[in-house]
Amino acid sequence: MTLATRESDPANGPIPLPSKPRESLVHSLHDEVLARLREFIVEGNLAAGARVPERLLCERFGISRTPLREALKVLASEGLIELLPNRGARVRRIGEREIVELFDVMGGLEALAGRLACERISDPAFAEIERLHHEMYGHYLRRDLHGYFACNQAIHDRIVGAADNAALSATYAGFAGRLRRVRYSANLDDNRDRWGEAMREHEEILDALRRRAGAELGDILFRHLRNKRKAAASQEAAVTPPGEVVAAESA
Amino acid sequence: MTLATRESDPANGPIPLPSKPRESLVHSLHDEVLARLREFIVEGNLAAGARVPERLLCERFGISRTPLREALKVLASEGLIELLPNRGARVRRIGEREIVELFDVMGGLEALAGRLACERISDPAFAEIERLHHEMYGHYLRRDLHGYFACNQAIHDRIVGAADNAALSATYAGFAGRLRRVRYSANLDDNRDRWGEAMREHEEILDALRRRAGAELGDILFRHLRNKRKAAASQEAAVTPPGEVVAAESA
DNA sequence: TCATCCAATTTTGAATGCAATTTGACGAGC
DNA sequence: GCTCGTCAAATTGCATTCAAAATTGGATGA
Repeated sequence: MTLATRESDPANGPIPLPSKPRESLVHSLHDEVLARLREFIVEGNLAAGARVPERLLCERFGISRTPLREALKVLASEGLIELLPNRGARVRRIGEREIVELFDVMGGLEALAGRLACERISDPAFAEIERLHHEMYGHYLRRDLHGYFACNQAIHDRIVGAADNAALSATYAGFAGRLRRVRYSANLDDNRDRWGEAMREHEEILDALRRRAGAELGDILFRHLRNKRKAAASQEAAVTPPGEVVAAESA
Repeated sequence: MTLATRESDPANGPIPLPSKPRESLVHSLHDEVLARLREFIVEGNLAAGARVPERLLCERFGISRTPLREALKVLASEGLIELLPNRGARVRRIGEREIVELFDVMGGLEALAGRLACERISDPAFAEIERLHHEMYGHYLRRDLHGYFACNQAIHDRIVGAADNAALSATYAGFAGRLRRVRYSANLDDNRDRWGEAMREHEEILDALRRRAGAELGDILFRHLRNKRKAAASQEAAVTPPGEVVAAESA
């Protein structure tokens, strides 16, 4: 307390830090910046392959380059951006090949989650998933895509949560974030066959989970993700002519 | 078109930029520090729960605090250390619970690798794994623990490699690194039953891989890791009295 | 007209500096 | 004797600064 405390100066103001709550429970400025920057990129505010303008983002976030660059290193380790030596950061371009890879890993993680969930899930937690399943079915019948997606994601999240494995949850969330960037417009509305198939797969999922058949559920979940990927890929192929690349990097 | 082509200059020297620089070979100081620091921690040079002394490491690596702190953020995101606001970095203490979690995730990743490997593995790659398997069997018969471990790890690495999925390989390597820190002395020499069981499981693994039975191989691999974890846990329990914790953090 | 070269500007990577917080210790008070 | 409050030293987090590399723009020459 003996140090000159500036908080008595009301007109301090060079860096107002408006929205940041003082000393929120545990997180520092770095985490704040990291989360915001990740959100910023995942949301698609930066084109794939585009340079990440340090100075601009510094001004936008009201910070200096040091914490921003720290966040960039972390995002690079997460695979969201890539750091070219002496050439700055770019938003990683995700190719077709990598999308397939990410889907497969997601499938493996969900398979694991399903297996673990069968070992640990409580009856109330299962009942909640069952409820979500029926709600989702209602959305399916009504062709309510938005509600369907919400329930669908909630179910998968509950399964991962029921696995009760922090390392799995964190890894799953990381891959989900990486995949969220790709706009795989799995527009089920244009693909009624796939929608019905997905719904049937979810029936199998619920059934296996009810029977606590771990290995079986894992297998179903992996194939479920595989089919989802294939549907997304065909959709993508239908929308995007082959070979078309949004060139944002000349070299 | 207007790109300045420097390749006409024969005596350019330091970085000729011949054609297209693949970013993988170019490493900055940051990556160097990151790799060295990770190695430093994984190798166990810092006690679990101990503070990570910034200034000391700066002198040790001959760098300033900025790149070191960047590396610390990345290692924290990898789960090797934890960052307490205003209280610095500590080596993460891995509890019994987390070891179980990590083993399960490893099991899930290996199961995925096995499944994918069945889809993609070439005959020569399988033959190589088969060769390693027989070599490992020889080590088993001779009770050569070191050789056995080497072959064992080589086999698992080959399976992951055969999956041909960069995202999977990177994630697998990350978890392997986190687990390498824990000295689960699965000393098979004191646990002949487990050793024989592991050998039989590897027979099953090879058999399923030969038949390209993906789902089955995934199941075997997951259970293989589960059994390995259980053996390690019982071993740990036999060595460490229950409740004993190497307290390195007073708080 | 076009490609090549060179200097100025911008941008990146790392070091240093500074305020704020924590840590540890000493002494006053109960 | 023990607890609590105050203070100095060390540490942390972030901003600023500095050197080096890349990019840009114009000048030069074929």
